[in-house]
Amino acid sequence: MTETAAETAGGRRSDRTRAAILTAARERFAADGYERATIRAIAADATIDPAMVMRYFGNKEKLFAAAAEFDLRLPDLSALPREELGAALTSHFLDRWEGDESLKALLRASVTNEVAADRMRELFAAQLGPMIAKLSASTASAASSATAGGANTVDAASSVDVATRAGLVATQALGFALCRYVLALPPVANLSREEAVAWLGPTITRYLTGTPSTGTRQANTS
Amino acid sequence: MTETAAETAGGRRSDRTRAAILTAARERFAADGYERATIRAIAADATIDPAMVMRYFGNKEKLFAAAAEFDLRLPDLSALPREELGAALTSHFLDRWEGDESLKALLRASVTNEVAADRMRELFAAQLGPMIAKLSASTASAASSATAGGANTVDAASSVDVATRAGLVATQALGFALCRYVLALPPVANLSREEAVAWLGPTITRYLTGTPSTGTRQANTS
DNA sequence: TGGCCAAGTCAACACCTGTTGACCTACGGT
DNA sequence: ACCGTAGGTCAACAGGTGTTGACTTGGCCA
Repeated sequence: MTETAAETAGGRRSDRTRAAILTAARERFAADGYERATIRAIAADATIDPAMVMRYFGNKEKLFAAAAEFDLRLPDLSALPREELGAALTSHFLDRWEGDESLKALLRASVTNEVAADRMRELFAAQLGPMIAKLSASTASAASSATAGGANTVDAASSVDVATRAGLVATQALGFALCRYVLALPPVANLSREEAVAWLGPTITRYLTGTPSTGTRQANTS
Repeated sequence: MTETAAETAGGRRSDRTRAAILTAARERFAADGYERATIRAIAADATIDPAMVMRYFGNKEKLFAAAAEFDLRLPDLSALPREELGAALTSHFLDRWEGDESLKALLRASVTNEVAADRMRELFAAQLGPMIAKLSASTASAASSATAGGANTVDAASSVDVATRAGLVATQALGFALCRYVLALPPVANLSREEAVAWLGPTITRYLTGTPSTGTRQANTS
C-alpha cells in the first residue's frame, strides 16, 4: 500500500505473489461465489499465507474488487449491417465469457454481494450503453430527422431509450451465461457455439435496433 | 395422519410455527441467498428458537428444500395462436415471479448451492419441457394452413429438440428475472409490465416455435 | 560487513455458523 | 389425581471465518 509502484519490471517478487493471489481469487470466486470463497482457500491455492492476502489487498471485499475488475472490450460494430449486429455481439460475449473467469466470478458474486451487483450494473450502464448509443447514432444518420416528440415514425427505433436496450441485452446475455456456465442447464450447456449464435443473434439484434411488439400486430420478425 | 384434514381454521399448534418458519425462510433465502441466510436469522424472523428449525426440518439443506418447493403452474397454451404464445408465457412468468418468493429464493440460492441448482434444472426440464412438447404436438396437427408466407418448412419447428427450446426459454426468463428482481438493473426494473411483455414476448415465441436464424441470410462462414 | 526494509510466517483473537442435548412447560386422556 | 408427550427453551459445542500483530527471513545498498 505504501508504494503503488509505477515500475512494470517483470521480476519483482511481490508482483508475482500478487498476481498469484489474484489468479487464485478469480478461480475461487468464479467457482464458489463470494461468501463460499474463503481467504484461506484462496491463499492455499496460491501457496501463500492468508495474512499475505490482507497485506496486499486490505480485506476480502477489496480483494474481490481487484479480482473482478473487468472490461467487456466491446468491439466497434457500427460498420456492420443491422441484421448481423446481434450475431457479432453474441459471438463476442461468448469469447469474453470463455476467455476470462472474472465475468463468471462477477456474475456468481453479484447475486449475493451488493458491491458485485453494483459493479455488474455499472458494467452494462457504462460499457454497453455507450456502445449502443454510438450504434444508433451511426444508423440514425440515414434517417436524419429531428428527434422531436413524434414517437411512431420511421425513426421509432431511436425513440427507445438506449439504457433500456442495454438492459434488454443484459437480460439475454446474463441469462444465457447463467444457464450455460453457472447452472449448467444441459440443453444450454450442450449448445454448440454456432447454435448459440444462431439462436441468440436475432434476439440481440432486435433488442439493439428493433421495437417491441405492439399488442397483437406483430406479423413477422425476420 | 389426521392432520391433513383440519388445518383450515387455526390448525394444530405445530403447523402454525412450521408455516411461520417456512415463510421466514423463504424471505431470507430470497433476500440473502443460501449461505447468508442463517438459521438464527430465520428463527428470529419467525420469533421462535433456532433449535425449533432443526426439530422441524432436520438441517439447513432440508429447510431450504422445503422452502424452495415450487410449481411453475404453467397454463395450457395450446389453444392460443402461435404468435401470442410468448406474450402469454411471459405474462404468466411475471405473475409467478411476483406472487411467490420461492422462485427468487431458488434463483439466488442456485447460483452457489448445488442442491438448489439441481432443483432449478429439474424445474425447467420437468415442467417447461413437457409443456412445450404438448404445444408443438398440438400445433403440428392444427397449423397446417400453409398460407402464412415467410416460413420455409412447416415441420422445421418440430425438428428442434424440445429440451433445447425449454433451455432457451430459461435463458431469457431467468436472465430477465435476474436483472429485474435480483440485480435490479434500473432500465430492466423500471420496465412496465406491458413493456416487458412486448419486448420478451416475440423472443419467447421464437424460442418456443421458431427456428434459429438459418431462415434469414446466413453470413456465417464459421 | 552491517544494517534496513520489504516479504513472508505463525499463532492467536473475536465472532459467527450449524447443530446438539439436556431441560422445562402445558395439557389432554385415563 | 397422575403422567406421557408434543411443543418449546436454553446454553453450549466444535468448527470455520475474516482479521490482527508480533515475529523471522532474505536480499539489496551504503
